[in-house]
Amino acid sequence: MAGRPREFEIDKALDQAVQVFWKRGYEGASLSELTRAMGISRTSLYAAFGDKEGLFAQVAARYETGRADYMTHALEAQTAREFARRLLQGAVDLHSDPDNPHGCMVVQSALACGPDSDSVRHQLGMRRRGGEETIRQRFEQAKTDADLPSDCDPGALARFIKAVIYGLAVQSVGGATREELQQVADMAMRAVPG
Amino acid sequence: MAGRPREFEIDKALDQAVQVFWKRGYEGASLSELTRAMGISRTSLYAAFGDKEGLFAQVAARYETGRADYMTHALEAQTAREFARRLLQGAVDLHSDPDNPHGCMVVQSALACGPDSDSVRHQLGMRRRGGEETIRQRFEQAKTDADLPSDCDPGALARFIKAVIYGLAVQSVGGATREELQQVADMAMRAVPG
DNA sequence: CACATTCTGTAACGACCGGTACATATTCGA
DNA sequence: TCGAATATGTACCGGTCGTTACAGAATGTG
Repeated sequence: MAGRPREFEIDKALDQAVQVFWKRGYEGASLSELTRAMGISRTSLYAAFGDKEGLFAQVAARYETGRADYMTHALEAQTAREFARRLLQGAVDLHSDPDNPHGCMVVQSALACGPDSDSVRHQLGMRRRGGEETIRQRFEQAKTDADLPSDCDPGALARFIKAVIYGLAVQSVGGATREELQQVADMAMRAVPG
Repeated sequence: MAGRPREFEIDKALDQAVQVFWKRGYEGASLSELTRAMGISRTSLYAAFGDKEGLFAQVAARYETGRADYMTHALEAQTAREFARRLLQGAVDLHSDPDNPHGCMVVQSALACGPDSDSVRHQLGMRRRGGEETIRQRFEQAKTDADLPSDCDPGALARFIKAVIYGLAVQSVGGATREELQQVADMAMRAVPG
């Protein structure tokens, strides 16, 4: 049983929603701004995505597998050091692309604001931990391959990389230039063994 | 000409307001939660502090010179490396103190949310640049003192330290333990010459 | 005492928030 | 062709936001 066909494309609408959540964070993105950017009515949004939280879940998934996916390319690196370099460079490139809003959508949404968005923060916390674990495992493997020294703590190194990436996001929001972000990434690489 | 005396202490009220803005960020902190925490009525708040933005300006000043002042102690260090270590350690301690909310009040408020808080973001941007400049000048001096190698870029090093501090704040909000934050700070020190 | 001045509490303002009834339009299967 | 099913547009819900009129209470000065 099929009814009236949808008059917009889900993925195009999600892409527009990504831009809004990226700029505003979860709570800062209002339904009015979202519907305006997506080109659909409130009712269509709720019919297609459930509610604001459901929409954000799909937006977050698209964000991570789309513009903000620097993990895939990094995992193809041969060495741990090159892996780390690609992660940091990916963050620098992400925040330097003039087509993207400043900052990181996940960071913006996880930090702000009220107690309504506890579930969203929790949801993003899961994604964050997953990302850190992927990085840690890559460094763990490098250790068994003797690609990293035996006294190196893969978990600490992974968290350090992530911390720098978060720092890049914050500085990007503050208006840092590409050169400044690049300097931070280069400095961070001095702490990576190899 | 003096009228009816104020029935609360400005500084005590500001301290309570710091806690709320720290937890919620600028936009996430509602007047209702602020007045409840400060123990005063809406009218008294507006009479004493102007409006929400004026209150936040005074709160931000008190935040930087109060709990979040790790700069003063750091500047007393003898070497550039010890200076950097104290900055990072100050951030770790700040985010590990169980009396403080998680994260950094400035970061929380600068990232969120809507277009209403552009002026607050701008105000915080000024403070942030000021802090980075103080760090850079200390490293610059260390360079002339031959305390840092001549090929070291003080601005890049300052921005790197700040980036890591921002990263610590983000990870603190995400629920990182003191040990995890300490590991990040220790890793970052490997990138500091000396 | 009266008066200006300042602070306090009550109660409300318009604007926006996320979310939703409701009727209408458009498709498919029977 | 007729209903079941899905999408759409209008118009609205209760709630919260930051902000403010307004009147009363407490001070100093004359």
